[in-house]
Amino acid sequence: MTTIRDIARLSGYSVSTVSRVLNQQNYVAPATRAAIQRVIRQLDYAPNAVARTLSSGRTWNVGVVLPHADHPYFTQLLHGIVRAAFAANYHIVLLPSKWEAELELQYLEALRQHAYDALIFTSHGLPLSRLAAYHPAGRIVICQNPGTSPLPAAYAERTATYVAALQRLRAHGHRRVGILTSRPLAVSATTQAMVGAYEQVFHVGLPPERLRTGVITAADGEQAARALMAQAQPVSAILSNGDDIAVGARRAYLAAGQPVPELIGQEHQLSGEVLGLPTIDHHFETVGARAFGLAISRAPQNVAIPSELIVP
Amino acid sequence: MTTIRDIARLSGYSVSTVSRVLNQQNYVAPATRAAIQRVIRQLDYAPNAVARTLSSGRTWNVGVVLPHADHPYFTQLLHGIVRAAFAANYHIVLLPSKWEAELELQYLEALRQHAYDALIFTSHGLPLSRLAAYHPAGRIVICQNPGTSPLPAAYAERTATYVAALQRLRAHGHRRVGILTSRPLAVSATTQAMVGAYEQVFHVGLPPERLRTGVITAADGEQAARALMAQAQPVSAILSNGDDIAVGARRAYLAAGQPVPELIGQEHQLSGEVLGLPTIDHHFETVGARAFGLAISRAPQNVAIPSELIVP
DNA sequence: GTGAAAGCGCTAACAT
DNA sequence: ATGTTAGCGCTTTCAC
Repeated sequence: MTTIRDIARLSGYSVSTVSRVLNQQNYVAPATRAAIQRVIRQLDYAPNAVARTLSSGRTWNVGVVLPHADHPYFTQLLHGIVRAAFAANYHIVLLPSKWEAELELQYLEALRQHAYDALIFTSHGLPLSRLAAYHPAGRIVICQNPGTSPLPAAYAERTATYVAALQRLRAHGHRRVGILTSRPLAVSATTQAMVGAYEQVFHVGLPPERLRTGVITAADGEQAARALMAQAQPVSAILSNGDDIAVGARRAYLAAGQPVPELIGQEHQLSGEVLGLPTIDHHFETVGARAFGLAISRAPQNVAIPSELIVP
Repeated sequence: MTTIRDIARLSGYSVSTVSRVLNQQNYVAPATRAAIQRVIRQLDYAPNAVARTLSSGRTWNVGVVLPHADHPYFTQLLHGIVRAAFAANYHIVLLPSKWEAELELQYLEALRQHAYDALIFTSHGLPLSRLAAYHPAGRIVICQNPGTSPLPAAYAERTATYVAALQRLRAHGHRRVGILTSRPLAVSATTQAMVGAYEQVFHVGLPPERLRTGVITAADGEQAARALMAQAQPVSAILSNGDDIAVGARRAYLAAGQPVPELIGQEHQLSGEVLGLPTIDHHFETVGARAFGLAISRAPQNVAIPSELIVP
């Protein structure tokens, strides 16, 4: 392995002059620069990136914690983050978490160890207070309403749109609405927003059996739909956490020869568009880009991006 | 910032003993270990990851070069890569390229600078020979048939399946088939495989106007379909590089009140399943996982994963 | 078991 | 304009 010292020795100049050449700095005579660059080319030398990072103290890396990548929430968010990171000359490191506390802690430790300049949690299993405890160690951005937590956050403002979606269903005469969501009420702000909106619109609590959680893929949607069909009080409409999932649910009803409930999807996916489903677009790309912006800024700021109900 | 030396000083032991404690090594008296760990906790000390990397020489990072992320080829490949990387305790760094030579070179330089242990090109604009020139500097894996290039490669073996798909169309009586693809014939091995399969099945070259390139999104598919409709010899079937794209094309025909050509999609997407479209599944997740395996192994090996024609 | 010291390869302050 | 040198924070021989 050839180092900066080799270049110095062979060119007859000092390491600092070589370093200046490497970093395009001034105060190097053109002839010197040329001579050094010749040696660099001769030895096929490349400065070690890790050593540079150690000396300079900045990694230009931002870690993005992702529970999984099977949902447009995460993929769109990630795209937004990557786009913004690219523009700012940062690199994105993917950190799969499956919502496991142990993994999340591992990533937080890595932040403490300066493996990343910042961490973005697209979602998290640990309570916000646990995350916030690591905030002094490095910048941590979350992608949901931070509530009273001091963490910087960029997130979709969903409640108003959920209310609008459910009001639409109510206006169409529906009284028994099912809700499909990916994570349990207790841990998910999104689920809480949906259920909260339900209560706001229908003035009663959502019966627990009409909330189907753990629904992530279209196949999950089918299964959830079968569970809803099997109930004594079948639903006449479904608010689903994804167009793909709504399409899965639809398939289950069709397969069972049952009338398909009125569906409202989310994420503005092609599958829903094909069927003319109303959907909710949360503009996650924008949310991601803003989250990245927060990750490399200093101000403890919050950014809420309003969601949008799209009716074909 | 507290360093290993602080811990050494405050605990009364040397840095090397502290280092041994940090790295869970033997030959440390239990009492010593306990004492040191107490100080570590007291000072809230976290060893610097970059310094460790510099000392040890391995980054545990693998860079993944992605032209964009709007196509299932890339997202599925990436998922497979991430899954395998996670299992092997590596991290994935996202490197957006847009097929730009300058960016690709920048990433290759970063490899030379030991910013990554290896680089995976999910696709590339530079000629393979340019990539191969960097191979001595670090492991480079490509995701297409390497031909005579010495680079390790994991890729989908597509030709046989394209032949099968086109034979199906031919058997259905189609003689004028359009092909939608994302990149020009000259630069894309995939496009070449599709066109080559066409020649193999129809025993004539594909008329250039029936090859529509630059088609990436469903909207592109619509536009390409309109171009095909406008031609003197309209096509009666389309082989599309994606179910979503096929769906876009279908929409254009419907909007124009034209009969929809027989469609074959790719990527096994939900949008196609909804419409009962035949599709080609290239098993890109598997390809990605295998590509990662090659990235951290030593043997210069090639892995071809056969594609699969799926008819509902 | 523990410690001293020499790296790892670079940057940057300071000197000339 | 160029050189000397002290870090950056850790790991890893090699002594003892």
